[in-house]
Amino acid sequence: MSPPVTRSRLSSRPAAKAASAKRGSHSKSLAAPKTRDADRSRAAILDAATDAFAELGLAGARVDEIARRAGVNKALLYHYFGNKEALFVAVLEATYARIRGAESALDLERFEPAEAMTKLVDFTWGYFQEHPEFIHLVNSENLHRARHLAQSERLHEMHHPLVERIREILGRGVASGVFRMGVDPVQLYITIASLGYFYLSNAHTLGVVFSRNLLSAQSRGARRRHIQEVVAGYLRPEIDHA
Amino acid sequence: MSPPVTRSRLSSRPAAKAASAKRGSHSKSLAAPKTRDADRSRAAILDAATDAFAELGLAGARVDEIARRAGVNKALLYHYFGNKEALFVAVLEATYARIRGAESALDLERFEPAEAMTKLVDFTWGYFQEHPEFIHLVNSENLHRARHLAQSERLHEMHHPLVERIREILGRGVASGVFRMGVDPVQLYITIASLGYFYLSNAHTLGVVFSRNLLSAQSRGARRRHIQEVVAGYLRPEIDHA
Amino acid sequence: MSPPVTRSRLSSRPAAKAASAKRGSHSKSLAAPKTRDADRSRAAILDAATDAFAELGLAGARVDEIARRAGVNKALLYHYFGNKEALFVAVLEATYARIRGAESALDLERFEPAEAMTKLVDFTWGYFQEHPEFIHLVNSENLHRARHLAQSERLHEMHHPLVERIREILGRGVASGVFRMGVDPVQLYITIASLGYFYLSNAHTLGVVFSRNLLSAQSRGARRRHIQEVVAGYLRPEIDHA
Amino acid sequence: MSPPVTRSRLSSRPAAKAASAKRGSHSKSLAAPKTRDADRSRAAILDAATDAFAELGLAGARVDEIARRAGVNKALLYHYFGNKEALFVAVLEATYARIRGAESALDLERFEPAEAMTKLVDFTWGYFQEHPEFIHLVNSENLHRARHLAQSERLHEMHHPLVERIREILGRGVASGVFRMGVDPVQLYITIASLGYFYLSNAHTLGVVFSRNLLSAQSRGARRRHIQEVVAGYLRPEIDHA
DNA sequence: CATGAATGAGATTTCATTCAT
DNA sequence: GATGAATGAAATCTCATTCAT
Repeated sequence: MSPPVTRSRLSSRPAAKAASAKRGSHSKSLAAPKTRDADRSRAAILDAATDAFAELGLAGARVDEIARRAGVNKALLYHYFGNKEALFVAVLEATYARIRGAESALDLERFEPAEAMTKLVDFTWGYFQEHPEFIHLVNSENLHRARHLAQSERLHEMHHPLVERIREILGRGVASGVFRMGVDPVQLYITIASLGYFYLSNAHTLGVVFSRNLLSAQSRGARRRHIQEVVAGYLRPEIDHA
Repeated sequence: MSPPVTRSRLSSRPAAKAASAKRGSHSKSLAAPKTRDADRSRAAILDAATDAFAELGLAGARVDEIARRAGVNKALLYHYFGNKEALFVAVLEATYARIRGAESALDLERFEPAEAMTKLVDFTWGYFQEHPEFIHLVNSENLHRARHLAQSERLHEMHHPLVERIREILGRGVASGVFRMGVDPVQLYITIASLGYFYLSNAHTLGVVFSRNLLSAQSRGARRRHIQEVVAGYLRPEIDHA
Repeated sequence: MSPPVTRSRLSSRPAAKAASAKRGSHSKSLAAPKTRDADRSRAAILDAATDAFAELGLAGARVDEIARRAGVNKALLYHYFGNKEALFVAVLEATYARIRGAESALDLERFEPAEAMTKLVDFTWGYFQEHPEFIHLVNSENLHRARHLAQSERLHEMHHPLVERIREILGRGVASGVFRMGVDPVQLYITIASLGYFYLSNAHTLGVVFSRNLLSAQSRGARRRHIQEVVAGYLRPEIDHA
Repeated sequence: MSPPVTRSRLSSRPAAKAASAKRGSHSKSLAAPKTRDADRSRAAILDAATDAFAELGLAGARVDEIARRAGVNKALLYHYFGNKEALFVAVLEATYARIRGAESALDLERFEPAEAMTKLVDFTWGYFQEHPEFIHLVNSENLHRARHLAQSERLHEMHHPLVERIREILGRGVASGVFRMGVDPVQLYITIASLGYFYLSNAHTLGVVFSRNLLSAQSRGARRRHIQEVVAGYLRPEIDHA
């Protein structure tokens, strides 16, 4: 397993440009050649911006560099997105949409409560590992007190199903006696996220502080097991002293 | 209880001016406007820089503004610290020194294992709440992959005692049968930190995402209890199936 | 004849604006105020920089002033040249290219050895007089130990023909008995340059030291004759004592 | 023979500080301890300034660095010399005084004309080699059009004897038939200076331009011989066509 | 749709000089 | 005579953004 963080390429999203073979003198579809180019440019910009903002934050990223990486002119970037902050908002929305989409695909309802929970924990940890850009972008946005996220209206609806899904699993687990009672699903989700997110997000400082390489394959494996144990340990019902 | 994060004043560190009682009794004017006291100026700059970097990050903070807030000339800032990045390093060092100093003062050795652990969890949660600048600065530094922290040599030694203290508590707890065996102290500390740090650090985005005010006094109280439960739940020994 | 050194305008290079006839015949407005012509802007910057560096040296010249004189924004200057030093390198290269270009145009091969030498000496003296910016720039660069010139790769090839031309003249002169034998062409060129360059370069201090105006038309005429005599006197073959 | 130009130490003037053996707890002479310290500080500043201005020019040298090298406080430098330009003037005066002093010590009157001339040429070449700071400072001053030198009143009188000495040698040489007639002593002195000064002053650019190391011991020896030949060749009387 | 040219405002940093003791 | 602290002004350089085509 290779380390998930690489300098030159932070994200593992589907590359926007790879698909277009330098577009020959004629576009493939005669129906909508203009639109396809426009979409492609937009996507390329968004992609480059995601990388740049993740790497350097909102203040640190350079519009010049984003345009260069996207292979388009700066003016076009402004044409499509208005300004740097609006571009950042677009990047955030797309980023959240991706994680929630992947989560939905888990179909947790099909599994027993304990297994469903294990799967959720693994997915979350795995996603954070494979998507360092998610962590970096969310950190950046927190530095700005979620000022940009607050502008998005699609977000609430995006997250409602997640909470409901967890609530449902917890309910089934309590009913079958494998989970303790009274667990708040939001609280639990935050905890699940915490245990992986903080570790990865702060791996660099923690690594220096504790003189350990926290990103080696071995360290990450140990962390995965630890997280599963913490969640499972917490969810165990209290011992019955009858 | 008021929310701990305010825009104009992020930190609650001891004010720099107070610290300077070193000038002997023969200090001429009691209300000297132009300072001419190197220590005081240095401290004022460090203080202002801590606020600014915490609020806006390394890239976002402005040297001009830091000097203004410190009440000194920009040139003096450069005279003392060399450049913006070196100032950031100085801020980080001082910030870590403060939290580790406060931690040492807990004297956890005096308490029973369970109580010591509760105290450590409470301290950590409490410190993060009262010191949003710590969280923001560490986040910023992680954005830079701990590049600046790596330059500091005093850090390792600063953190060694922390790990040893936790290891000792765990050992006593296992011996007296109240803790499970085989817990890695570093892993556990990261978990304790995670549960509070992530919640506070990401309170803004999480608040938008889950449409909840996570920083209300009530929410924070609930989180405190949840964290204690998670840690305690995890540390509980396995049920004896005899 | 007016003194060749004037404060406001050191160079007599072909003005940048004149050079831009490249924009096709369909150039809309004849007196476009905002240029939008990259070549013209580049040339204007180079031109202004040549003046400024010649007048004040690398350290003394001001980027602000160069941009102002070129009629462009500072940012554009940085866009084209990167930084002040790189601009200085570009100025040096262009400056050497001009003198070597003018020299080539002499076609010394067409003349008898003695006449060719007289022409070369006159050209050199004349060029130094008419191009005080050459002297000033080269002096500046020597102050920097040719650090910038060493970065240029085009220089060697630029100077090879010069040496070969002198060697050829010397050869012919020895063959026809008008020049002494064993003269090193590089050594001779340095001497020819010395006699004029030093006089003009140091005219100000020498003028003060010897209480003479060395830049009057009369003084300059006298120096020209002196230089011709020195070179001719040196090249005379040894007296044959047969 | 060691190379005359070294980066760390440009001048070979008597070091100001070497003489003072760290000045023990008691100054040597009880009579004027204060004065001696003052002189020492002044000399140290002048010395450091000479190095700095020679290395970097007036604009390039830093007052901070001069004070540091002199081992004194910046304020003291200002106390003694007023400002940077005045310090530069003081450096120039001292520099010219040194070369004229050394020249006077030659006692050229004692020698036959041809030998006296050879000695003068050798001295000039030798002095320039051993005192690169002289060349650099004079170049800097020429960049400023002798603005500072013009402020010094002691200069004219300093140089009058030099011209008279050369005139006297020339006169004797013409009388004894070894020199040509009608040579202007000022013109000749400038030529003698040119041939060495330009070579050394421009050694860096010429070295790059001609791809030769002009500062090797061998190159410098060749130049010395060439200069003697040029001067001697020029001074030879015209061939008698009787 | 797309671009290269150009810019204004403001960022960090430098440096000669003065102040207070 | 000497110093460390402090500064104002100005330098180089950056960067988000707009213009003209």
